[in-house]
Parts: sequence; C-alpha cells; structure tokens
Amino acid sequence: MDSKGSLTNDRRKRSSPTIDDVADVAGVSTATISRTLNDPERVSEKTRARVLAAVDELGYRPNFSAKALAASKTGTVGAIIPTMDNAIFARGLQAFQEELGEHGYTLLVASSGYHPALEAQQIRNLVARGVDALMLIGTDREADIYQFLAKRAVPIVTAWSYREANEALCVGFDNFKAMKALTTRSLALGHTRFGIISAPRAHNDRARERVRGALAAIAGAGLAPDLVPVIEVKYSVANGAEAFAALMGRPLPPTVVLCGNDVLAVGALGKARDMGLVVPRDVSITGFDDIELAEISYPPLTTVHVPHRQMGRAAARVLVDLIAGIGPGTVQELPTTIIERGTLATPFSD
Amino acid sequence: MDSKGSLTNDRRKRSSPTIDDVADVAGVSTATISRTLNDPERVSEKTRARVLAAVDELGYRPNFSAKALAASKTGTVGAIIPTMDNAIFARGLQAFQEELGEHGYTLLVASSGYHPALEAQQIRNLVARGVDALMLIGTDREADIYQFLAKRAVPIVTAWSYREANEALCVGFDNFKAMKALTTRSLALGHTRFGIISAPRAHNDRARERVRGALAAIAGAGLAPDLVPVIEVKYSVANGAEAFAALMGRPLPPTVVLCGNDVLAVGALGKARDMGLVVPRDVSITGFDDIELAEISYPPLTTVHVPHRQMGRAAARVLVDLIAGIGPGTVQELPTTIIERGTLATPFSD
DNA sequence: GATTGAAATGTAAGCGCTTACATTGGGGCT
DNA sequence: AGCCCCAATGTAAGCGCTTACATTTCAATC
Repeated sequence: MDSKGSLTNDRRKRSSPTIDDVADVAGVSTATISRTLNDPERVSEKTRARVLAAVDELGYRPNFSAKALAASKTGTVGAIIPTMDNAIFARGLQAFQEELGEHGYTLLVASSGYHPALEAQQIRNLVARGVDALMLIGTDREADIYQFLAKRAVPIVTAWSYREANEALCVGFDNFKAMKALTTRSLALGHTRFGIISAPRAHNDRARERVRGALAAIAGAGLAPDLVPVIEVKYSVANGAEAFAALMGRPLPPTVVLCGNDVLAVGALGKARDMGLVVPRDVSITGFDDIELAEISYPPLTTVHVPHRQMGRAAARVLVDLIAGIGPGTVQELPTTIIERGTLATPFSD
Repeated sequence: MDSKGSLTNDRRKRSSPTIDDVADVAGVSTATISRTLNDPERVSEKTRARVLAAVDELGYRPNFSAKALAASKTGTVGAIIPTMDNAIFARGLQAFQEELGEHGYTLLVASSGYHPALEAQQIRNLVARGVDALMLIGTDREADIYQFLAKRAVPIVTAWSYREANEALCVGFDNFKAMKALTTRSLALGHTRFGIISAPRAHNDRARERVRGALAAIAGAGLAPDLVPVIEVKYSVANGAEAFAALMGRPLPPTVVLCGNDVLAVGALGKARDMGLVVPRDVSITGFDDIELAEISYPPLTTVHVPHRQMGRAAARVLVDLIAGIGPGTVQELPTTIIERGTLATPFSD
C-alpha cells in the first residue's frame, strides 16, 4: 500500500531486522527506538511498551558495528595477556571479566606470546577495534606505546605489577617485595645456599623484580648475591625440572631453590622426586603465584599467594571509572602473603 | 587554501586519521585507499607506493566498526566456552586462536558458566557483534539456537564432542567410546567394584556420554550398571575430594574410581592420600582430558588423552573454510588414547 | 481560552568505511 | 588514424545506528 509498507516487506527478506523495521512496526521514528533502548526514561511509558513489543516481535538486536560507529564507543574492554595457555592469568582474567560484565562491558582478549612486538601489534589491533579501555600485564614496554594510547585517549591500566613510578595506572602487587619476603623467610630458616629458577627476565618486569627481590634479601643477609646461580627458562613444567637438575648438579648444590612461578616449582618438585630427593628434607623448593597447581602438588608447595581475583576486579573497576570519566583513577597495591605448605623447611645440616 | 587543504587541517585535529585524510595526502580517492589496503593487486604499483607512504605518515589504521559495517563482515570468530577459569579449554582455545590468526581472523571469547541461558545470550551477543563464525563446546543446546544461527547464516562448529547425528558440524572426540575403553581396561585388570565421579550431566553431553560409556562397559562385562554409584559434583579439586570420600565411605567401597575429568581425579587423589590410602594399591583412580595436572600429580594420573591442540586447530580450519564458502565442511572425529601413568592397577584382592 | 514551558517525538546529518557503477586513459589492433 | 578493450581510478550511495536540533504535544497556569 504505502511506501512504509513496501519498505517493511523489503526488510523482512533480509537476514536481520534493522532499527528501521522496528520503527515501522512500532509506528515511531528510529530516534525513538534508539532512545527506548539506550535511555528508556526519555520515552513515554506507552511508546516504550509499543517499541519493546515491536523489538520482541521482530527479534531485533542492534547491530554492534553500526552502534559503535555512530556512538564512537563499543562497550568493549580489551586485555592483552602473555598467554592463554596457562593458569597464571586465567583466574584474574575471569574476575576481570565478571566485574566488567556487571557494568555492561564485554571483554576482548588477545595474547602476545611474551613478545613485545606482538603485544604492540595487538594493542593497535584492539584500539582499531575500538576498545574503550585496555588492561595490560606488567609495565615493560616501549614508551611510544604509552604515547600512542594517550594520543588515542584510550584509558589503560597495568596489572600484575605495582611500581611507584609508572607511566600508567597500575593495579597489582610488588613483585620485588614479595620475593624478598619469601627469601628472607628462607634465610631465617637457616638457608645459605640458594638457587634461582626464573622465567626469562627480558621484557618481563615481574620476573626481573622477583629475582631482584631474592638477591636483595640475600645481599641484605650479608651473603654474596652474585654467587647465586640464576637459571632462566621458559614457562613449562619440563623446563623447571631441567633447570632444577642443572642446579643440583653443581659442585655445591643449593639447599633451597626459589622458583619464579609455581609451574617451574612443580617441575622442580617432580624432578627432585625422580632424583630420589625428599622435599623439604634434602632440599627446599618455593613457588610464586599460588595457582591451583601449588595446592595439589605433592608435597603441596610453599609459595607466594597473589590475590588474582581481587586484582582482576580492581583493575576492571578502575577502567570502568576511567571510561565514565570519574576521577583520575587510583593506583592500587595489593598485598601478597607467603603460604607455607611444606616445601620450605630448615636445611638438613651437612 | 583550497577546501581539501582545510579539510586536512580539520582532520588533523581529530584523534585518529580517517581514510579521507589518507586520500588527501596521497592525492587519490578513498576508493583507491580502500583497494590498496584490501586488494593491492587492483592498484598500480606507483599509486600503491604513494598510498602506503601516506598511511605510514599519518599512522592510519582503518576503523574497525566502520569497516565491519560497510563490508558486513568482521574478520572475527567467536568462541563460547563454559569457563575460562580452568585448563580444560585453555590449550584447545589457544590452538584455535593460533590457527585463526594464521588466516587473518581474530578470536572473541565469551564464557557461559555452564549455563544454557547464559550461553544463548552470549551467542546472540556475539552474533550482534558480527562474528563471522562461531565455535561452541559440546552439542547440548536448544534447537532454536541452531535455527537462529542458521537464519543469520552464521557458520558454526561444535567441538569437544563427536556425535554421528548432530545439528551442526562437529570436530571432536567420542566421549562415550573413550570412557568405555578406559572402563574396559579397568575391567580387564580385574576390577568389579566401580565408583564414578562426574561433572553435572544436565546440559553437558560430554559428562553424560562419559558416564554412559563407563556404564556401558560395565554392563557389557555382565555386571549391574545400576548398582554403580555415580556422584555428580561441580568442577573443582575440593569437590572431587569430597565425592571420593563419600564413595569410599560406602559399605562396599569401590576398587576403582572413574572420574569425569582430571580435576576431579586430582581431588580424589589428594583425598586418598589424606585418608591414608595408597594409590593404586588400595584403590585405583582415573581421570579424563590429560591436562597438565595429570602429569604433575602424584602419582601421575592414568587418564584419557584428548588431542586438544589438534582439535582447536581443526575446528578453526573448518570455520575458515566455511566462511570462505569452501565446501560443506567436514565432520571430524579425533582419536583419544589411554595414558597409563600409574593410578590404575590390578585391585588388591580382598 | 490563551499562554507557556517542559516533555515527547521527529528530522536528518553524519560516523568511516566498501563497492557497484561510471569514467578515463592508454596500448594493441586493423 | 581510428577503434576497441581493459586496467586504473573516481564518484557516490549506502551499511545501521546516534544525536543535535527542530517540532509537536499537552498539562498547568492565568
């Protein structure tokens, strides 16, 4: 009949109903549809009901790209983590997502494989995709990335690290202090011969700070930190095992092996068993992170507990506020605690 | 001077350069910019060089939303997994992402928390976001979801399960067969008293099929499957421990406890140790999935190995082909294998 | 009943791309 | 020289929304 009618018919054939279709069915303009959906108070109750009914009838869902383009915001927050293939970031990320979800945001995750160049690329990628904010892990990255983000006015927060002077807001813990505390505890138990297994320290402030913390404690006790063997291996159980074997094969093997994370520690633990060593009688082993593994290893691992979930939620809240333009955002240092489970004990005198 | 000049100046002030800016600088039309970026062969070498130089000079990145809106495709593939907070899906998802990346696609992950309603919502959400294809876990969901997806012409693949007759293409393994094989192995070793710890079977075909497989093997051996205690608990180490204790507290405790996944099995294993039971002398325990946990538990877990990475990559390839319109897609059944590590042995005669 | 201002709604101009279609400019051919 | 054809490029119409601004509606007031 009228032009509206034929328009409706045209649209019906398409795969998805658009805002125009809804407007036709409800007999109002598209602006009213938009308002009903995004700002219901601005629409009269009667109209709202009609619109909602039309939406329902057609099964209308706003097209995300169109919405993002028109409003120049996406309701999406990005996170770039080194890898998805391990538990370290999983729990924190899950919490991050939960908190975001409660505020109506969606999470977009990318991984960098611990590669700075890849991380930079992913950052640009996510920004091009219009993320409203970004969470990054750790603080180690080129200054031009921070500049890029600042120029694009994309709020960011860095997590898993806390440093007083940082180019970005951070929500995390002090890796240095935490590892120093754990090492101090070992020293108090009487250990004097240390070995360290660390993740690669290049481009990874967490790993670097942890080793620094351990060495600082050792130096503080009057021992020579440069005599402490530090083995760097990539993140895996097998590598932890191998590194442990190398450490124990030295002329004067350590009485305690400090591992940069739980995965390496669990590898070391397994290797110790294979070598016929009883932990902690023959050698002590410690981890870091307190992921699930630490609890179920045998013996259960003495490690540093990191408040992953708390950190994830806090990071999300900071970003949500930043997006809303609330305040300058707050830097947050979260506490870590030493969890003594049974792989750290007084060294057997020898 | 001229209008183009002032346009350029206007644009320079904005946070991001647009395709118009690049066109101005390169002295060509926007169509040429688009072609240079998306289909370089269609542009002369000379022009291409000029355009690329302009892109470089301005640091131009195409706006994702605009691109998606105009082209009605996003270069994004979605995946909805039950939860991010565990290792079962992590490795497969990582591989899925790697393969997608190699084909120029980006992964968008959402989680459903094992809730069918939430999953449906996430599916609609991702579709509204314009994903070009979708990977879903398992086959259990309402038929209307498949219809919705079909209507919207969004290619999907289901993974982690394989069933002959399925509403969607699947890339996975036969949970029934795998668990049946493992149970048959237990029977061959002489076990006759079984206990089963399963994840909740409602809305979860993997869990259901695994239990079915175990019971089928038991029935096949002439034993009464309905006498086998099956405890359903949610996914966690602690729940596995608790369920194990319940099973062993029965008048006639099982000689072997089949667990629906490795996490439950590890929980059972820990509880056994706490109860002073030696595995596998006093009781056998098996897992399923062969995630990292299985290897590092003590004793290392006898479990069913699932080719996670292979599955992830295969699922990605199926979707990439489907998006490109290549073929009807192929259903793929991947093999599982029993990994005997030391928690399954002949029962102590009693 | 006329006046007024706020509330409700409509109009239409973009947002930054892609792409069908139109135009231009050369070779290669007769 | 004239013609044809194709490669290279330009023109401009959307894609499906949001939102500034304009218009209409209507209850409250005098």
